[in-house]
Amino acid sequence: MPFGKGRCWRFRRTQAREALIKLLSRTKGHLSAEEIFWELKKVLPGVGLATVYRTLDLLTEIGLIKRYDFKDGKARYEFIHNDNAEHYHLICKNCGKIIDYEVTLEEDPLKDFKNSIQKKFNFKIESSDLQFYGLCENCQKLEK
Amino acid sequence: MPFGKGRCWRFRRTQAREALIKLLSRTKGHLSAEEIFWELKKVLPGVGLATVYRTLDLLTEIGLIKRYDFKDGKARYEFIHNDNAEHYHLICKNCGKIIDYEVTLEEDPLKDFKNSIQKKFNFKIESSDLQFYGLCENCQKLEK
DNA sequence: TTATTATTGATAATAATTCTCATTTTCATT
DNA sequence: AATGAAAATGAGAATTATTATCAATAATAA
Ligand SMILES: [Mn+2]
Ligand SMILES: [Mn+2]
Ligand SMILES: [Zn+2]
Ligand SMILES: [Zn+2]
Repeated sequence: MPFGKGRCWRFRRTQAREALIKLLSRTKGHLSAEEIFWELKKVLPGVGLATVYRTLDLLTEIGLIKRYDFKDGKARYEFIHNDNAEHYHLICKNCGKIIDYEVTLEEDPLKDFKNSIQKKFNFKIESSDLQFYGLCENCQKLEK
Repeated sequence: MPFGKGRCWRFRRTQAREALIKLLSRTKGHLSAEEIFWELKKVLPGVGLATVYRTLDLLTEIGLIKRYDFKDGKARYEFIHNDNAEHYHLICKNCGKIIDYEVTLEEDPLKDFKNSIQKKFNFKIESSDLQFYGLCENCQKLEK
């Protein structure tokens, strides 16, 4: 599924790349490079951390995955399952829980805002990055 | 202005803190910790980098300044001049130019979106973080 | 199969940030 | 103004995520 059969990429189809794509495409959640490294080792024991970083860069560049910064000091990665959607995050400052919120491009709540910006500043938006920080349902209760 | 006269803080009024607040409150732009360090040295030659980091953390916590991540590997800081506004950024991927876009809370384009999230996920938003990446006016021309 | 060359793993290097600790400042109290 | 307790500081070491280096290996086209 990730890359089918036969030649279809401008890059070599290596074990590390295939295993990493498979891993991330099946992962729910937002893993760091090192977490991915240890998971990958289970199926490809000889893999090196540098290769993980390199592959993550590559997959990010070609748009198969996305890199996020949730302000915990390390980058986190997520497979892009739906190319036609925007993907936002709610991050609980208390317990670290991350809630995904995905919407189709058509019903993107930021659509109008983005359009107005493109006009107002003559700025061509290529990607946007939105996180909400706060308290999840559970942690709100514990606050009392 | 930063802190008036007399006791008004739960922290000590030190030279470093006063100088750093003054510096940031007069700075247009988004300086990194090290840039702030060198600027600060001009007026307080003995200051240490660790103190700059510590003070930036403190001022961020108490809400006098805000820390941003523009994906260039270092945190950047900005004085909060208007407490009643949202402050967004457009970042040019080509030349690095950063455009500020500030709106009052009332006319915040994300207001409805935020409200819907608070309801839908029962998530209490404390802060939000939105950046747009793309091409500024100039760099769009150069692309051709 | 072979030649070419991209990719890899190990490890050293980098760089932003944090930590440690002895010394200095601040500030409430004399 | 002098004192003392605690907070804050500066210097530099330590930490940690990420990059760079380079000889060895694996993927591809011929
Ligand atoms: Mn997600
Ligand atoms: Mn700004
Ligand atoms: Zn929570
Ligand atoms: Zn530009």
